[in-house]
Amino acid sequence: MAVVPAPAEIPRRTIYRLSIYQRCLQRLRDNGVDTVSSATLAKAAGVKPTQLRKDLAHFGHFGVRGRGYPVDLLASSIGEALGRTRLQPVILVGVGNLGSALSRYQGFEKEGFEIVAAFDADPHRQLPAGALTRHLLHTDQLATFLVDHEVRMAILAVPPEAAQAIVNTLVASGVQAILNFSPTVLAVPDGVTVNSVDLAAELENLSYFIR
Amino acid sequence: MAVVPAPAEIPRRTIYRLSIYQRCLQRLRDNGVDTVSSATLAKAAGVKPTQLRKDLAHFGHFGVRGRGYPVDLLASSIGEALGRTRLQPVILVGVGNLGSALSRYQGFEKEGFEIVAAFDADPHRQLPAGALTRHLLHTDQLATFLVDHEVRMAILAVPPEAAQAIVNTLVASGVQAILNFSPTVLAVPDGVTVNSVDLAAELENLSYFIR
DNA sequence: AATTGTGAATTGATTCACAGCT
DNA sequence: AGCTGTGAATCAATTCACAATT
Repeated sequence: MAVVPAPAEIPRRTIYRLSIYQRCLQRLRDNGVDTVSSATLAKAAGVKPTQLRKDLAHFGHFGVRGRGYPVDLLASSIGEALGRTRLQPVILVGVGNLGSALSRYQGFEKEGFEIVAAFDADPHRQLPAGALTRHLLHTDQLATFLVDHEVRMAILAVPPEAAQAIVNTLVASGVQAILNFSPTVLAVPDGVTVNSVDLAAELENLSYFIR
Repeated sequence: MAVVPAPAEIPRRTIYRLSIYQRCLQRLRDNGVDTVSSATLAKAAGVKPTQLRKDLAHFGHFGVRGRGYPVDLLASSIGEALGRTRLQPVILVGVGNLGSALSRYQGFEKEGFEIVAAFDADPHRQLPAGALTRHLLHTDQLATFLVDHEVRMAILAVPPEAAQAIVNTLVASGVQAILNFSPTVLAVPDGVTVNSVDLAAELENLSYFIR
């Protein structure tokens, strides 16, 4: 019986926080800081120092006791853990109100994603000025495009009624991760991950906290 | 020693799911359904039936054993638990790329929120066609407006550098809940709730799951 | 002296299993 | 017979406390 090599199962919450640490580290690096303690970084990221250390412990030891973490090394190690070593191509489906804004959102590019094409069911739709991609195609072309370009990620900003059908096409064409802005529950097979951002639910949820 | 009256402390995760149940119930109601079992509603909401029942149990019993939940009653009870009994005024700060899209987002209105005004630091900024509010003011006027109109909620879509300063003004003027789209950690006093939606982090987080 | 890395303790959320209604 | 409501059990995440290291 062989020893299991290490499942490297990092909890989803941790993964999410890693992106946030990453951004803080970038800022530190820009400011010429080269070592940071868990206390300082945790404060910047809005978490407790122990949590930061536990999170990092999931995939290695990068700290120097008595000293702290080398900013550069830590940033690149997190990048690696997240699989963000190279530019990642993404498509955008749905160029309505929200989709148009997303097509121009600089934050994606800054974190290493490239929107390689946008799709819409309406052939009269146009990309807004300042969109980060030039390519606007009809949703009919989704499957062909995805297979040709080996895209693994999609951003979905279509009306809720249309969402599941699009998702089925995406999944059938090899997409493995979907960032979903339609307020619907999507069914996907194992091996495909969906992150849903439900804007109205976020606001509704907040309204509970005003007394 | 008196008995504690009941803290009615509903966990944040539950609150979030309530909004989702709410939407499913609305759809059921539109389809003329008047009773629904926890199994059916849970499926629609993408959770396990026990979880749905536990969630509801936090604030009352609405079900009829052997039968299910009356759709109408349940919807209005959840609405009440969330504090969504009347139209809730909200302001939008930041009318850039993302802010413009949010100013036209129909989903907020549909769930009972009204964007009563938008603010921007740039006096040349214009509201996009189709914006759900007519009022665009300079951020200088934030404090006065908030106090005059007793607004408790704000949507924040400004550049990260500007975010904390705006938040300080919002809090000082009585805002108790903030939906934040700036990729920054915001400091707020107790009694103020922040929900952050970090679009780039959502995408980055997803990229871990493509193998 | 300072700060990491981590087993143990705690807290919190989810799921199970079944008693209790209708 | 069917389905809710819930205490008990399980599972997961967070925090504590401290030994280990530079």
